[in-house]
Parts: sequence; C-alpha cells; structure tokens
Amino acid sequence: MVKIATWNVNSVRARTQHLLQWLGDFKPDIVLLQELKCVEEQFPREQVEDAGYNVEILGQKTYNGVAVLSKSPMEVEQRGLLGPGFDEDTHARYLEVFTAGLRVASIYAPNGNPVDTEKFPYKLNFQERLYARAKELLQTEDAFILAGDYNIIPEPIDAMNPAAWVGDALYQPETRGFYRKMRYLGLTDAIRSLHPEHGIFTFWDYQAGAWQRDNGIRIDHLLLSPQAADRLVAAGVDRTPRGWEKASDHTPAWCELSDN
DNA sequence: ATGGTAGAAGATCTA
Repeated sequence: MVKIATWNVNSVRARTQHLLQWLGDFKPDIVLLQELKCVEEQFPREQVEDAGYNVEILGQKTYNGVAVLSKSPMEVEQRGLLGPGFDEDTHARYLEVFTAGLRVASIYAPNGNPVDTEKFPYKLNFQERLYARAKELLQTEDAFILAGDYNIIPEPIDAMNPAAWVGDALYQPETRGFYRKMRYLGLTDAIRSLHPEHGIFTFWDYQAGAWQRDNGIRIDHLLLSPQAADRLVAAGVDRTPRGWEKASDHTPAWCELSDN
C-alpha cells in the first residue's frame, strides 16, 4: 500500500511543527506540499529528512512554492509547467517527480481572483497547460497522480454554501469546465469517486469563523490516471490539522493505492 | 455585514 497526501500549508516555515507532527501521526508515503512561501534554502529540509523523507523543492520568494516528500528515492521529471506560447513562468506552481513506481505532480494552480483582472486569464492559461500535460502523460503507460490545490470548486456539492461562490474565480464556468475536461480525459477524482456524500471540504477561510461553522469548500484534489485509479482502495480528508492552533487554512487530502 | 484573517515583506500584496 502507498499513501499519498496533498496539503497546502500556507507557509512551510510557519507550519513546520504542524507538518512534522502530522507526518508522524498520519505516516504518508508521499506528500505534495503547496504554498511554501519561501525559497528552497529556507525550507526546513533537515527536519523533514530526519522524519524519514526525501525532499524535492521548487521554491519562490514570498509566494507560491511546491514540494514533494517521499519515503522512497525520487527523480525529478519536470520543474514548472510551460506550454505553447508560454516559455517562461516566474511562479513556482508545478513539480513533477517519479517515486515509488509512480509519477506524481505537486500542483498549486492560480487562485484567479478578481475575475475582471489579468489574474483570471492567467488561471485559465495555467489550466490549459495542465490539461496539455495530462494529455501527454496519458499516452505513457505510467500510473500517475496530478494533485494539489487546484483552486477549483468542481460542483455545488463541494461547497457548504455554493451561492456564496457565484462570481468567484474558483467557481466560474470556465474553471469548472476545465475540471470536467480533466475527468472526461479519463482522470479519476480520487475522493469523489469513493465518497458521493456532501460535506467533504479541504479549505475553510480564516475569516468569519468559517472553520467553526464548517463553512468550507473542496478545492484540493487528487486526479488519478486509469492505471492509478485501478489501484485506488481508499481516499479522504484529514481534518485534524485544521483544528490546531495557528493552522493552515487548508487541510490534507489523501488517497491510498494498492501495491502493483 | 463590501468587512473579516493570515503570512511575508516591509509600510502592501496575495489569498
């Protein structure tokens, strides 16, 4: 069995103790982190290595930043996500590795708000690049997982109060359409495929007591290739770290694959 | 209720 989790930590330096505590409690084999908010040199590498993980990092000053932790050896496959007419991206939002017989990408997709600014087209452009990469990878025989903070509320069931998100970049038709396209491509939403019920959230805003009211949304996703989905045995969200003092506004989402 | 909170940087931006 291999347990893979994704977690937007909202600053890895502010969340180092939470991360170490959670690694010890939850014991994931592979962890995809987002919003490191630091450069590689500032990442608490030694502490994470001492916890038993290999570490690969794509960092950036102040914003964004993604990493992959794995108990198995890792090879970096791709740093960053480029595409046609897009040969440079200063944002650290994509890191793809090969580890434990799996191809895995840690993804921090753009938020895209406000929608009437250049931020929204940037979000759509990133989505197009990710779609192209997914299509490319589907032509291999690899089992792969594209997971992270997609900044997408796929369906009304994925929000406590969907009406409040109308007009938000996370819930725009183009945003939700991209997610649908990824699924039509043949990718499996690990959590939703095993859990049709309402109330599965991964993010609660810091403001207005969203956590206390369970006013959450599901925006962190694990999309599995057919070869990976065939091995899917469990998936879920671990709400525990969201309840800790000085928590990230996201909590880990995870899935478990049988050995193959 | 057009604010509210959090983090990093630095006296604002992003989420």
